Amino acid sequence: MSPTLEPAQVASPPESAPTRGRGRPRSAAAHQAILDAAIDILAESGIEALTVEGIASRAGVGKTTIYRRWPNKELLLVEAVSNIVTADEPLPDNGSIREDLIAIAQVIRERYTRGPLGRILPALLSAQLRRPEFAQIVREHVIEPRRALVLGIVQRAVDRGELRADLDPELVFDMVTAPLFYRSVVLGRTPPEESLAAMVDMVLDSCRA
Amino acid sequence: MSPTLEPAQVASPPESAPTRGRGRPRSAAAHQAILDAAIDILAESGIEALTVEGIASRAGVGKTTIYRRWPNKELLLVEAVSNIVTADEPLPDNGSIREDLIAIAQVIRERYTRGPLGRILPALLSAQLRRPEFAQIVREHVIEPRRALVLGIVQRAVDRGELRADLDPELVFDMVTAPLFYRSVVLGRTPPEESLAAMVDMVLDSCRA
DNA sequence: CCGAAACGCAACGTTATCGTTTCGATGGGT
DNA sequence: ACCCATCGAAACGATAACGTTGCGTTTCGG
Repeated sequence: MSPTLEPAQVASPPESAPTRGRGRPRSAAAHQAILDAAIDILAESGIEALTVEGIASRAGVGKTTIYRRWPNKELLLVEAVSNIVTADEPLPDNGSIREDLIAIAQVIRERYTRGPLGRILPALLSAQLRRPEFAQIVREHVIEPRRALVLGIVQRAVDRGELRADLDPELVFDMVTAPLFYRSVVLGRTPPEESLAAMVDMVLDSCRA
Repeated sequence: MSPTLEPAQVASPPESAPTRGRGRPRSAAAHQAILDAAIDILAESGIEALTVEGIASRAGVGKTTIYRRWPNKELLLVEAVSNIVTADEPLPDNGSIREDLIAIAQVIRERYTRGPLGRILPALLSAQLRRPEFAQIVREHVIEPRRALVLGIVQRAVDRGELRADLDPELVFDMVTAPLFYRSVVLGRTPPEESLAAMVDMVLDSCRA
């Protein structure tokens, strides 16, 4: 069922023949408006309220335009989420592990409390038990980038002799990021500036060379 | 609409007149089976799959029996969740802050990974942004009991002179419980025994007198 | 033992969402 | 200038869940 006539490729970006279109090209603005509307509804009203008709209405788009691009709601959501969480941060380098970790903590705090990420994360976590594609998105776009950042600056601090060489980088990563997640997403509070330094200091106290 | 005729009290337990019934009493077994079925479905298939008909079917109960007790799905879920997360733990007392914190960490780890709590928590977090009643359940039944435990043993350790008197108990609480939540629920892994001690030790390193 | 209330079951009408289809209009390619 | 695919809008049938009602049965209390 659902013959998907001929085109309806899986994803959106032109796959093999980007210049082969002869008629009216698909509107990139509509594409982005659809993804944005999906994220907005998910963040504001939860996954129960996320309907195709609601997305179309909010994006100022016909349902046809959505179904021409994605075969179902789930794949649309996968692309919408992937689209929002891809924001690569540069590796901070202040010459001190303490300053670097605080900088990263500020970035993470910002991402959880400013944009929609903090509000949609619980829904993604709840879905990832049953949907491997969502688990991969969370891993690939949320966890891994931060892990790379923290592990990078920890390694640099070890090389400088600032930190013990035998400490567990994974443990440092979890101890720095978990309380941020907990306070921002679980408790729904924005951790104040000073608390970031306090958390970092507590972790560092047992890591110094 | 939905006049709620006369009874249909808000909650389930007999409120004012427990002995006023004249006909057949409501089945306590059915009541519990309904709550259990709701939790099971929520943990296994997510909040999207949580339907009244599904709950009735799984509980071996007619829909009528459900609607006679709760006016709608949300209030049923509120009671089901409150029902599952009420398990008071005794305050551990091993004479050492380290042993006590590890004991608490083991209890928390158990609750997240053994029962359904870890699987339904993301759904509750997602809902608590829009439903104050769920926010209160999470606060009252999940966060507060653990906070009381940790704050209690920290205070005792301070009194013993084992820990610095000027440390922030809230920070200790967050630093101990957040990584457990993160690894169990977010990453979906069961933290191994040794990692609990490592996490506790990292926190304690900056707290000792 | 009699009656009242709760029980499981099945069917009901209502509403909402899905995914599809049709329609006339639009606008970028060639 | 002419295509022609895409556009937004609207309606479609199908499916599913909601919440209600009636029915015959079961189970207690008085």
